Amino acid sequence: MTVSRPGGRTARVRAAVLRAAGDVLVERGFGHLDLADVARRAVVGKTTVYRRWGTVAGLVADLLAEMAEESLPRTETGSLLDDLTANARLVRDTLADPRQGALFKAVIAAATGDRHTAEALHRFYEVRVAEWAPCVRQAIERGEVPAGTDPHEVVRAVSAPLYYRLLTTATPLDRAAADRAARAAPTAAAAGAYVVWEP
Amino acid sequence: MTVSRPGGRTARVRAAVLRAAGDVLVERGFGHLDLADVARRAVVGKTTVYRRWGTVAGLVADLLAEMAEESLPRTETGSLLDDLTANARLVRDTLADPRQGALFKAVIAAATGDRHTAEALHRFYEVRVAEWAPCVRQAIERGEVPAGTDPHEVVRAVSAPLYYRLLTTATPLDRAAADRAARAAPTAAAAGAYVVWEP
DNA sequence: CCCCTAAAGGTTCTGTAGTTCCGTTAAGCT
DNA sequence: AGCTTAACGGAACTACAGAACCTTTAGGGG
Repeated sequence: MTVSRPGGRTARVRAAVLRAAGDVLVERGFGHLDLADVARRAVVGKTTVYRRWGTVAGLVADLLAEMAEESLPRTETGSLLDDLTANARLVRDTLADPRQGALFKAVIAAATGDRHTAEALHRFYEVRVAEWAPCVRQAIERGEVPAGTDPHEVVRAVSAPLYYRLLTTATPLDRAAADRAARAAPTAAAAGAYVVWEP
Repeated sequence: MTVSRPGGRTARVRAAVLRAAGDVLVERGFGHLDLADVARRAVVGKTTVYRRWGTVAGLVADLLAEMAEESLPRTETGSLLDDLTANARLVRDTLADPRQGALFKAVIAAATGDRHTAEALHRFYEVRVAEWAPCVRQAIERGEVPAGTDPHEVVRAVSAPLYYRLLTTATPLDRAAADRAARAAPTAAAAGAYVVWEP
C-alpha cells in the first residue's frame, strides 16, 4: 500500500512554487501575493497550489520552513567581537541584498497577520540565533563576559538594530551599521547587561 | 471661492474611518483589511473611503500620519540611564498592550509593501526618535558619553531589541526586557560604540 | 440667512481571487 | 512491466473587492 510520495514530481512542484512565491514577494510584496499568480509563474496548475497550500499565509509559512533548513556556515575566530562582527556582517549583507532584503521584509509582514506563519518565523529565528549562541558561551568560558549571561539575548542584540533600521528608516544598511551593532553588543554584555541568572 | 473644508463633517468622517481602520488592523491584521469593511464599521459610505484613501496602503499611511501627530510626554530625569529606562518602558508598555501592539505590527507590515506607507512610517519613527534625542545630547554635555556620539542611534538602540523581540519571537515583552535594553544602550554608548564623528 | 459647491452617500457593474468538479499523469510497489 | 492511487491539471463557477455613475447633504463665504 502506498502512503506518501515525497519525491519526484511533487518535490519539483514544491520547489517551483516556493521559488515563484519568493519572486512575487520580492517584486510585489506580501500584499500582492495571490496563489493564482504564483501558480502561473511556477507553470503549475492553480488547483494544485490552492490544494497544497490553501492560503497566502500557508505558502509563506512553508517558504519559511524551507529557509530555516538551509543553514549558513558559521565562522569561528578567537574573540567574541570578531565572531559577532562576522555575524553582523552576514546579517547586514543578507538584508542589504535587494532580493533577500525584500524577501525578509515580506516574510516578517506576512507573519504579523497569521499565527501559523508567525510560528514558522519564530522557529526560523530560533534556529538562526541558536546557531550563533555557542560563540557567546565560549566567551563566557574565556571570561570575556560574566557568567549568567544569556547567549541568545546577546546574539539577538546584534541583529536587532539592523532589523530595526531596515524596517523603520529609509537609510541604507551599510557595513558601518553592522560593525556598530557588533561592537555595542559585547561591550554591554561584558558590563553584565545580559545577565539573567538562569543559565 | 471655497477651496478646502477641513472642519465639520469631513473631520468626523476621517476620525471615524481611521478609528475603524485601527480596529480592523488590530482584530484581523493588515492582510484582511478591506475598505468596504472599514466603511461599514465607520458607518460611512464606501464610496467615500475609496475616493479619499483609495487603497489599503493609503489608508494606513494616513493613520500613521495621525499617530505621528499625537506626541507622548517625555520625562526628564538627571541621568541618561533613567531617561532611557523611561523611554524603554514607554515603548514596551505600548508594544505589550494588545491593541497598540497589534496596531504597530500591522502598520509595520503594511509599510513593507508600499512606498508611501513606508515613508509615513519612517517619518513617524523619525519624530519619535528626535523627541528623545535631547536626553542623549544632555548626557554628552554632562560627559556621560563621549562627544561625537549620534543621539538618534542611541535612542534607536533602546527600541531595537524590543521591536526585534516583538516581531521575531513568541516570548512576551516583559519589563525586564525593557530594562535590559535601557541598560545596554548607555553602557555601549559610554564605551564609544555610537561615535560617528559628524555630530 | 441663503446660495454654491466640496464632500458624502446609494446603487449598479465588473474583474478577478478563490472554489469545485472531474479527468489526467506519473510515483513506486509488486 | 503493469497496476494502483496520490497528486497534478484544466475549465467552469461563485463571491466579493473595487470602480463608475449619479444623487444628496452640509460647510462656510457673501
